[in-house]
Amino acid sequence: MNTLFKAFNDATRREILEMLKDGDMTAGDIADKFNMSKPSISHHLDLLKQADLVVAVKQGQFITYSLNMTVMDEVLAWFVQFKSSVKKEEIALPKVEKPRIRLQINKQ
Amino acid sequence: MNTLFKAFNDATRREILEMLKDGDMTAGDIADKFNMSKPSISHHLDLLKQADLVVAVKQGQFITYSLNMTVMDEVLAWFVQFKSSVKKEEIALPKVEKPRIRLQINKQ
DNA sequence: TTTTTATTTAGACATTTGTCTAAATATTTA
DNA sequence: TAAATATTTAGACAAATGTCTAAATAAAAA
Repeated sequence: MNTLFKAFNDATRREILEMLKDGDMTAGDIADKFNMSKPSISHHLDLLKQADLVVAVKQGQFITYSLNMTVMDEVLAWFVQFKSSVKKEEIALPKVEKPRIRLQINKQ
Repeated sequence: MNTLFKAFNDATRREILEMLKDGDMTAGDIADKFNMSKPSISHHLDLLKQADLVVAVKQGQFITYSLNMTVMDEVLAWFVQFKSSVKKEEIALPKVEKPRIRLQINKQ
């Protein structure tokens, strides 16, 4: 989980993931979309790869990156599990004194 | 989203969230569960508060922290939305040549 | 009122992170 | 084989982060 949350903790990396939703891209194509050096993007891709969020496939001199939805599902499961295991607090109702006089309305 | 993912990107903070699932706790009680100074825990609580993941209520000299599930739901929605907007790739079927000779089996 | 208790704020410091340029590697083209 | 192209690796550096101790704040107890 640590590596996963680390991967998500950067706007550039989240943008890369969003881009890959529309289809696979080469490292160069990804880098072209950012105002950032290629080595920097390469580093971000490496972190996404370490987190198993993307898969890299070398095709000749190009490297194509694609989403790995399996791991995305794991993160989702983490949050669902978290939610479901939250214990609902007993609502502490304000203590109200018993009325000494009971109003009683009788049907006619 | 940035502040949220930042909040999740630390094991101590995630542990604090897990602890609060079982019920509200004071800052001191939380700190006692960790092998870490109170100011450090206080800082983590501050980041969780900034991300709106927890709510702090002062009661006398104590401060009680509790989960804010609303924001947790937002993160969950982010992932659900992400998943649902992934375009399924057309599976590139390998190109197979048309057979020059068609095998034909006739029913008797 | 003084002391104790609960918590945060301030500031220092080491580690991690994100970015860059230069160089290395690997593949394709001339 | 030499040059061009795609990408990564190495190493430097500034900024962000997590941790600590000491001091400040605020409420409760003596």
